[in-house]
Amino acid sequence: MVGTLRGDRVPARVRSGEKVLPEQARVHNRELLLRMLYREGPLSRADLARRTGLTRVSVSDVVSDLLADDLVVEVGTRAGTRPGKPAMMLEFNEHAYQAVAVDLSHSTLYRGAVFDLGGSVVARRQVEIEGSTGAEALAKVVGLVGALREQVTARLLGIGIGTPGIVDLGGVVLSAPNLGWKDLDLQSVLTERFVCPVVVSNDANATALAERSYGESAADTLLVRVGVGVGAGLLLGGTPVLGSRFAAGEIGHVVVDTRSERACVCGKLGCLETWLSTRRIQEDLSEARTDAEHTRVLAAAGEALGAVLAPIVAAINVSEIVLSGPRRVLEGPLADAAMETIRQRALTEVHGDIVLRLSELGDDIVLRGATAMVMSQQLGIA
Amino acid sequence: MVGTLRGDRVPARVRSGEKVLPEQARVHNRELLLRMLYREGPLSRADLARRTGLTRVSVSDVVSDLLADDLVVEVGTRAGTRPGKPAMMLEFNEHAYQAVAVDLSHSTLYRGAVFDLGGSVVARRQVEIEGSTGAEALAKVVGLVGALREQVTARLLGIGIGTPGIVDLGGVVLSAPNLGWKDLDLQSVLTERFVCPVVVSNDANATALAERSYGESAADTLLVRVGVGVGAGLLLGGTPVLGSRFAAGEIGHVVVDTRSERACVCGKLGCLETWLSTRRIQEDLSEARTDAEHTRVLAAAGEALGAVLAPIVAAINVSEIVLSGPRRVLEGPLADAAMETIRQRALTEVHGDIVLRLSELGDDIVLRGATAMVMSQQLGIA
DNA sequence: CGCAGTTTGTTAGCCACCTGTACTAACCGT
DNA sequence: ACGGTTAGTACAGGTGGCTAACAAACTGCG
Repeated sequence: MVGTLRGDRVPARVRSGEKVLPEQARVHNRELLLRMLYREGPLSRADLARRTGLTRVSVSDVVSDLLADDLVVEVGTRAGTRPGKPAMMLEFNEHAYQAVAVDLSHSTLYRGAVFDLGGSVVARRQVEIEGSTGAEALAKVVGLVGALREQVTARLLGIGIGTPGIVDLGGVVLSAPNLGWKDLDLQSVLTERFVCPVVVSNDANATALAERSYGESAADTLLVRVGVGVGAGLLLGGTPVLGSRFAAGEIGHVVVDTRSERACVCGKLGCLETWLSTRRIQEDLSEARTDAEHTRVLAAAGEALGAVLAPIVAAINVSEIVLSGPRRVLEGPLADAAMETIRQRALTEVHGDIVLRLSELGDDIVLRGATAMVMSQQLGIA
Repeated sequence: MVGTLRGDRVPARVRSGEKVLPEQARVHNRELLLRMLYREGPLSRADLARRTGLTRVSVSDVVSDLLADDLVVEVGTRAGTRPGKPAMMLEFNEHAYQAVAVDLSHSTLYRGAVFDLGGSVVARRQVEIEGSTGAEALAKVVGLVGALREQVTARLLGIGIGTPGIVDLGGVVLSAPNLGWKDLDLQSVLTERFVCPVVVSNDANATALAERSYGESAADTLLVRVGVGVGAGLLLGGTPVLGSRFAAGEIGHVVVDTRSERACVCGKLGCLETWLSTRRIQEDLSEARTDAEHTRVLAAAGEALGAVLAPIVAAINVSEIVLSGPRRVLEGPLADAAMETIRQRALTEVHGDIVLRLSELGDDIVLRGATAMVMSQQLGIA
């Protein structure tokens, strides 16, 4: 059972450089109302009209569509007592649709889950990678999605995949060395196999979107994901920045210190990843004898990160930096050193208060991001 | 005579988070057609219909509006011979409107000009700064705009100001140390005085827009402006990035080398500007005795620039970097060293071919950018 | 020359979408 | 009971784009 959302009658969103029809105004307004209900809790039609500037008539019309699609439910009249006809409150319906989310960013297993639209987990599945790459890896991913597909207990909104590597707008994985993929049209493969909307995106971008949707993150946010490698996801005005070659956020192999002798897998010396990948940090920590040495290792990693982030923060003037990854490693000396380095290297008076914090979303962050991607694409809820 | 563009009947463009009316579809389509005519030369109504996907009927309707506004003119039937009724060619009318542009980024004078919409200079005026700041500087700017206003020989599309410092979306100069301005609502001052649309923007952003409009620059471009200080203008998808505190592009005071002892006016050591401002470069060059030393000074400046740009290039994956400033200084060793440093410090295989080039637009680049800003805001031509 | 084929641009009728006005429904306080 | 207030819904009207159909003006061919 695939969710149809009033059939395929809903027109696509506007892409820049293309014509706009009045129909697309409707799509926009529909998304506007739905987003408002999603984020700002129960509201009446009249509330929506006041907030959007649309007339109550128009709101009623759009809402009747949303009710027909089960995306919104009436939850009784407003509590409390005040003059006038009691308002019928509307609520975003978290249960009518579900999304399948998959996270390919781990080193030993592919994780997946079915989420409802409120972000609750309906089911989980995972599969061991066991060193498989290329077609074998693809088969495992398809198998995982299939297994999750069977656990869906409502209409299926879509499938979201967060993968390491470089992914274009059409869901083609241009390059993912860890998975052994190159120019793999993952979106088409899954769309054809499961006949439903599929969104494929870089894991860091998915993570950034998760922070925006489920966390407290600002519209302009830089998210740094520390794991096997280091990747960043950048949101400007709430929208992911992909870059001209879809490689935005690939900061792991920026050289921090040309005088460094730390060798990187990419062949250069002194890349950010030589300080900041979990593996290298573990190695460095295992050599640390004292607490002071321990702290120094983490601070050095933080300094390296700060050195890379400072010019970025200055150039795009983001107000918030979020770190995602193993909390034990990132928390404390590493985050502190990163922030301190950014302060020392960028002009904070000009760029305003910069907040650097750790993500609170835990291990499911990429899965949540993948869900957010599906919701963003299908419902305009970002 | 202020151009009215069908009176004030034209609705504002869509801001995110707001309702959309069918009227705005019209605005969008109107801008789409105008942009196409502006950039891709003479086209017939049927050509426009084919390219946009709109029907010939709709195109005719919109075009009749554009003709009424004098923004488009019919320039006779298509040359050459082919079957069917000869097409009436339409051309963007460069002469019906003019824009006033002002450049406040120089150290000794304020420059201004009147441009027609084809980018030709109708008149020039300038005023010596003579050390004036604050209210005095503002008076000079108002005087300059007034003098230019009198030179306008067609309908006035608007006034564009490119200024150093930090400018918010509403044209308030939040901070411009060189001019002695703080929280100055320059847009309101000029709108009230001259009763026409006014756009105020950072000079580097204006420059980036000029490169995009008049130069050959890509939709994702990082423009670096070297002058009294160093500032950058960033375009993503053709749209300027302002940042959460409107301070995007303020990279002059990013610390390049913490071990440096080069003192900066900002109080820190080793800022990019200590290598790359024109003043510091001149000082360093005057101490250089041999050609080799000369080259080394320029290369050091280029390396400093490259070190700052590398993380930025990696993070947002821009394909093009444009340098604007004194050609004698930037060309050759400096640009070469910058590019080489970026290559060494960022993973070019992943980020694709990065082009670094010098701007070809000369001294008028900020003025042209200011004109482009006005055209972008009033006509949707970016 | 005449006629078919092609392309352009316009006219006429239709549907989608939002608006303004006016209405009913349902509550409050006096 | 009655005015005042708020919520939601009919109904007519305007705008914007679409399809269908047509007139105008050209080429090419018999």
